[in-house]
Amino acid sequence: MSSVQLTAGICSRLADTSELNDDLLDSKPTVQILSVKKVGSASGPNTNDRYRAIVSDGEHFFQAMLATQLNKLVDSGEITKHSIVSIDKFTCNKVQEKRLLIILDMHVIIQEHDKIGNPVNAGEQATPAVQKTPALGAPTTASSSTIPQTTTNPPKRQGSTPAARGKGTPFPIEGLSPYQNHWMIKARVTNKSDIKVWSNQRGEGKLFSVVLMDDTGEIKATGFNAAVDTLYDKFEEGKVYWISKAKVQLAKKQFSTLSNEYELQLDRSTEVEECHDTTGLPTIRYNFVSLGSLEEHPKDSIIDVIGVVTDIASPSEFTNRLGRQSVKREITLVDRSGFSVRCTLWGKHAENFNHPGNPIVALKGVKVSDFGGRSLSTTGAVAIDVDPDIAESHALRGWFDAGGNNEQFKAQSNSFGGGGGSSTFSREEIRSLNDVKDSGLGTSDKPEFFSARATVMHVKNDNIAYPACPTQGCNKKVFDQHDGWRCEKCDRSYERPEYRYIISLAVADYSGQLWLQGFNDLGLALFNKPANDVVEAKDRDEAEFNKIMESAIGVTYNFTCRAKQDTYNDQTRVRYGVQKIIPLNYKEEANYLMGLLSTPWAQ
DNA sequence: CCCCCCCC
Repeated sequence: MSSVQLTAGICSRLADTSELNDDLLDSKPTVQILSVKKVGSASGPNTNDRYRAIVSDGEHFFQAMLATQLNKLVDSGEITKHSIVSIDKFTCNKVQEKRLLIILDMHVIIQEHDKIGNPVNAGEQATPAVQKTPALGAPTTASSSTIPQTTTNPPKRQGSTPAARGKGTPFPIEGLSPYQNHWMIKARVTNKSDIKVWSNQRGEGKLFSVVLMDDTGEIKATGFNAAVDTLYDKFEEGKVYWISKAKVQLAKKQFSTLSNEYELQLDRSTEVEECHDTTGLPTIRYNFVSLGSLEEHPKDSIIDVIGVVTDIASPSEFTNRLGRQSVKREITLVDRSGFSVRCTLWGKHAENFNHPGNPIVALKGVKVSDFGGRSLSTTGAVAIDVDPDIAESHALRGWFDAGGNNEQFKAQSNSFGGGGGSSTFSREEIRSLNDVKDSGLGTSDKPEFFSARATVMHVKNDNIAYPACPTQGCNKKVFDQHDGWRCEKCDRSYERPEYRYIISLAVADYSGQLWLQGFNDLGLALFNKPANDVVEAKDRDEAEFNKIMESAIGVTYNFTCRAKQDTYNDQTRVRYGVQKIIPLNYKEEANYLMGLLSTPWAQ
């Protein structure tokens, strides 16, 4: 059928209990997948699945776990039963003198193939199985009827401190489970929380947590009270440590977004020692998602993104509904998909994000929000890396500096918030204005969105701006009280207001005309100056004001609009709001038309 | 044992 050659004897070699050597680890064996199966877990729907596989060299088979970043190969159907694969990177987890293969990277050589040979279990061949039943009902990562579920053989003791024993092979994080008591991991801290103090009816205390990562996986470690005193200062974000003697327990999923069924509890006896030899430890392992594909990721899912920062807002303080003070800061990211997205940073990440220019930022573990279409929000366990030294980062830098910075980005997050899913401009879905009216768009309960290309015909000039609260983000109308302008929301007065646009404009395309409503962003796009300037001109010089108004007329834009029915004075009508106004980029438009000419129906 | 990640 084909000339593929499985790596002879590899399963026996893996099952052998002698030390792993570099030759073996670098060998990139070719094997056949005999089966691949999701390992169930006890916790709810937010569970992070993991796959167990049986691999074969044609003569023997062997148990393997796939690192979670390989899940997509299985989910997409790329890897299936009997696929022939190359294992590009792996490690082994020694369990009671038997090994469990942990596949860190692999690729498909032949997706569909007949079963090769009649392999027998390499593990059984190598040593007699020592079966030990796990506690009833206890979920385990690597548990199955065929993998012996055992306690780990303790690493050979060469000394009493982790550093002295550090020369041995570290235990892989992926293999940690409550059944393993004697292990020592070598891990990088990718996130360290602030110290949190709590007080509730059951008592009070303090805690902190770190996220630990090696090249097999990541795990959260939490320390309470006394452990905060002994360990908090010891951990530093980005550094690598030998860690042992922490308790492995079931992860409390409500406090964690990591893909690990377990977490560590740090206590008095936990040993932590910084490790300066960081060989083999990746900085952070990412699974980047394109900003253009955010719509495909449901609200509240956790993803990794990388992008160029095009805007960094000032940090702002706010009080949440529980009365707790917090700091947030919004940054805007763009990537080569041509999309932009807004990301909210919280707490110390918000305070510390001071990077001038257009840095590249890699975010591991951000939460997808549906605010304003799609936006992002950091979680407690996020890892933020500015200008990381990784391939994706350099590629983005090159693209951005070579002209990407001049692109017009499609916004995943519109400026007005509350939008539905389709608030991004789509050239393919431009509707004619008459069609929008005739089709009754927006006459249902919920708002409907559409894209349009239209020319400004008229801007109502009688009430173009209102005096607003100058506090960033307030925007509330303020009232002249002679000794100042009062904001009810902020409960204070200001010397002068900040005018903000409130716009009503008529636009037309080939089919007809439509009245659109919009606010400050729309006015800024139309007049290229803040509302204060326009109000000032109107008071000072009517002719200049008229000139400003006229300057907006006759210009064509791409729009994203929101059609929504409302009732005012007993009259129900559909109002059309401008979600986004995009100046035409003629090069882009021409390229699009050129593309159309090469489609089959244009031929 | 013990934490609740927020806003527009």
